[in-house]
Amino acid sequence: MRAPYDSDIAPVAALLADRTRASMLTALLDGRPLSAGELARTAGVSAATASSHLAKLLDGDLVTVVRQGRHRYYRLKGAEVAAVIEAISRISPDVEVRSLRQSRQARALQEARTCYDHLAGRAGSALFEAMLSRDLLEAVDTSYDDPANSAYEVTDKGERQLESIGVDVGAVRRARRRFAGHCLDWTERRPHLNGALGAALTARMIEDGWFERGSTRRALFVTEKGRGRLADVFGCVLG
Amino acid sequence: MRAPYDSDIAPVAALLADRTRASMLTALLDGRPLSAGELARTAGVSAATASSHLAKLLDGDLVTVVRQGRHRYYRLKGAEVAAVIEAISRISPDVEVRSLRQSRQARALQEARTCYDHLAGRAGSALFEAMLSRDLLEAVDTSYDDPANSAYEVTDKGERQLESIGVDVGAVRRARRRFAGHCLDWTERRPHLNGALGAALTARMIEDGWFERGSTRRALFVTEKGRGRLADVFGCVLG
DNA sequence: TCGATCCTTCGACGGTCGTCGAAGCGTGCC
DNA sequence: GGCACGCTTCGACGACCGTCGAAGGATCGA
Repeated sequence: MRAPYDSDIAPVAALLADRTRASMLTALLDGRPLSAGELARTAGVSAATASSHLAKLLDGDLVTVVRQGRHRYYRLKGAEVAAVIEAISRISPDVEVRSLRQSRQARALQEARTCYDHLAGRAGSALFEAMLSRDLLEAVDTSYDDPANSAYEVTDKGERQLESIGVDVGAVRRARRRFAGHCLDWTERRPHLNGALGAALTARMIEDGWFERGSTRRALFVTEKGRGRLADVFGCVLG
Repeated sequence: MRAPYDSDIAPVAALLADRTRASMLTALLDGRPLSAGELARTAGVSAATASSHLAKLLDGDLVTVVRQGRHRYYRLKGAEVAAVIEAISRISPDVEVRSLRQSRQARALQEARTCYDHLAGRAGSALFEAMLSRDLLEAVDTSYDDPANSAYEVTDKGERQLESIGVDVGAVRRARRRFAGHCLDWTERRPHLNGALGAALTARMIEDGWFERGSTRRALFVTEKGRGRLADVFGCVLG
């Protein structure tokens, strides 16, 4: 075991000590890989500046990168990095809120949001766990550490349940896309469902009024109907 | 509840981003209040420099200070601050070790060390907990949040046990000094026994060969005998 | 009252770092 | 092949920050 005596925390802290880098890192907290350009826009700096910062974060082992065509997608390096950000958040003053709306939206983003085209946030994690524990879904590939390779199948019971709310599982299966896997959300520290199934289920729930879209891109609000249906159909009770 | 989205971690991180300040903070991790001068020597800077850093740490709410005569004693502000330091330590590279000896000593300091004149470190916490759970010691004042006001009494059973290993509890009681309280160690996140009783017990254990003093001031090593006696007498088993 | 000790404030120096525009490199699209 | 796009590198500017010595304030002991 290693004690704090053994390590020099200053270099890592220095990486977090800049507003631009800090906002990039917090943007990565929900596990979604973001491109250098997206991170630059999020932080409000030029591409050149962003690139310099990302090089430092890479060098300091706080993020990883994968190249995909012209894009470079960055992610937090691991749960320990997320833990640091969260620990510091706990003793940091609230950010300047320009409007009450902004803080309400931040809170809403925690509750439910989209991750690309599927449900994330607390609701996403809760639903995913409920589906697993009720045997509506089962893991096929158990390489849990690499979300990119995760794979799930719908059980017979799950298929009946999904069809009952209007999800055409057969059609989802025929989609030219990964059927079902999971994303890991660093803030929730819990996974949520993605892939064609995650997208179809999410689309259906929004269509049926379980969730409503907020004013910012990824925000979702659980409706009263949604709260009830989630509990009834999936045994998923939101805090 | 507050999400990381809401706070700006950069200012706090900036406070940790300097080697001098970082070493001051880690020096405070074991809960012992240290004076500005001691912190300056620990960090290897002038008094002027240390003063400037401590002002910043105070302003950033990472430490608190109490004046005592000409001295100013600093402490970490709370467990959340300690948690941040430890979280960053976990992803920080080991400090340059000039010798193997140095790293062995750091490890040893974790296991057992003195805090002023009484036992601290893992052994100190474990012994304290064992004494409480075996009803050798009981809390008198339960204001757990303020260690300075904590107070304990020895039970009859405890007194017999202590006398059996050669601690003169009567003499300890007559000492012009607080009888027994606890210190909070941020690294252990657990308290250990201090006061006249803590000092007398520690002195007796060292005298009787349960512990041996290391080469640096506060280092203690548990001997084989000590390991056995701690288990036999106090039911205290060290990991 | 005087000197010693502990600590802070002040001022100045030097180094580090964040920022951007311009230019260069690689990739994908038509 | 040529253009558009995403990203990185380079160079330069400016600001911030850690450092110390010297001087000043506060406290204690004699």
